[in-house]
Amino acid sequence: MQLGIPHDEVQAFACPVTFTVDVIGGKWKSLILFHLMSGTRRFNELRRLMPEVTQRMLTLQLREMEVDQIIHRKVYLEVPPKVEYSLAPLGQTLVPLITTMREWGAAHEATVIEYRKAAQVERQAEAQTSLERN
Amino acid sequence: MQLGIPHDEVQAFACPVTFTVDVIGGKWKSLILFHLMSGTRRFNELRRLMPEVTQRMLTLQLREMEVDQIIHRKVYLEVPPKVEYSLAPLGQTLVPLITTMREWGAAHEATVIEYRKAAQVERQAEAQTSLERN
DNA sequence: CGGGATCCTGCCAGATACTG
DNA sequence: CAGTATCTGGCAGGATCCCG
Repeated sequence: MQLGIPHDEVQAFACPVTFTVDVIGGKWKSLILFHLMSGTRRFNELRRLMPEVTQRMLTLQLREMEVDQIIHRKVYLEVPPKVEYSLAPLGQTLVPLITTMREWGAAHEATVIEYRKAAQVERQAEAQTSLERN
Repeated sequence: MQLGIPHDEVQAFACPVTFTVDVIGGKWKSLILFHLMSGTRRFNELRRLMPEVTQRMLTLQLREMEVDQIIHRKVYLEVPPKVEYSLAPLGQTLVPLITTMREWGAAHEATVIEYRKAAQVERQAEAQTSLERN
């Protein structure tokens, strides 16, 4: 596999870390995976679990993960339509990763939020003094 | 902390997983962290390790991680200038996560690439038949 | 050497409306 | 119910030039 010059649309990746980011780094993917870890979910069920995600974005991210066979999409041919999403075998292998991410976030969220606020205050003070100089 | 309606620019997050993505989900952040895991790096050293990243993007992502105190930035007041980046204590806590990501990528990259190629071929075939119908 | 400042562009995400 | 289709604006990210 040649690096840097993919011969078609399917990319080559210079580093495994980059590749993993490409697979689960989508804005909502890991959150979707998290919700699928506790069981099969229907489309609107996922919408209710993630109200901030628009329908369109949810669909797109689900499609990408379906292509990567991270998740499985089962369509029931009935009226009204019914579609169930679940973790595919490859998706199961991501469970430890998602779990680690969740634990890290829970443990450090408050701290980082404080860091960000501090940096924000600093920037404002800086803007103030540069105003006073003029 | 109110959800959904942050009272200033510093966001609140509905879920720890989402938050973690926000911290390390930047396009290059986890790759930068990976390179800092093996030791302190200078700016141009990082550029050489990641030629695909533009200077601007490298700077921006480093700044964000500095604000979050994931990494530490040490400036030497000398000519020519010298800046060293290293993992801050909070960044150290991310090492297991990055390692897991790297291992997952290494183990499954080839498989997923194949899945993507297959899906691509499928889409092309589909486009072909829909052409033939007209 | 290690950036900052600017300008520019594409594509991504949101909103809305429609459908099998 | 579980999606597509279309338009649209914003901003992520590239290219380029400048600077201490």
